[in-house]
Amino acid sequence: MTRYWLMKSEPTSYSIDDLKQDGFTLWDGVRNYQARNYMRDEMAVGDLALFYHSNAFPSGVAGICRICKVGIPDLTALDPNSPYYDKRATKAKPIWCTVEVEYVEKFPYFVPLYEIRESSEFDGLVLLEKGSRLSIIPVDSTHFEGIRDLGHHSSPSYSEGNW
DNA sequence: GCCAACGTTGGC
DNA sequence: GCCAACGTTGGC
Repeated sequence: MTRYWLMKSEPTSYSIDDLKQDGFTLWDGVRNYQARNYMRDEMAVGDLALFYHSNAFPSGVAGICRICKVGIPDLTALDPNSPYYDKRATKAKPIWCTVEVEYVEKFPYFVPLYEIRESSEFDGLVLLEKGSRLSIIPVDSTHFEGIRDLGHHSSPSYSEGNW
């Protein structure tokens, strides 16, 4: 069964346009146990994820990617020169793991966070919970499809291709 | 840049 | 195991 996720990235470091250009990317650098556990224990190949731009102007969902490989050790934890270096990590026990995702689509219409907030359709979405900082978030299929619909249809302040 | 909310660390 | 201090996230 396909599951649905939301994955946050700061577009200044890696955006949906970067993923579109690369085709696929390793989602490494996650250093939160709950997010790691989702990736390690619950993500499966074929799962779909909303690609979320955080710390953006505005923040919101930019498109969709698909999980194409799971159970990958995050080797950036072993690299002293990496910002994601973790001195406790070893080759035998890298501690952190990651997944590979592939580009599916960039939405014709960017879906800003404030727009998601406005609709009662998205009540219960973990992203909207106060203080929710988790970078990997499970999303139910209804919410996933609702956001995808918004991304495919006109929204008040964003025109096609102009964001 | 501000600040609220959270997660992690480390002394005890 | 408690909890204060600290660092980070992320919206604004």
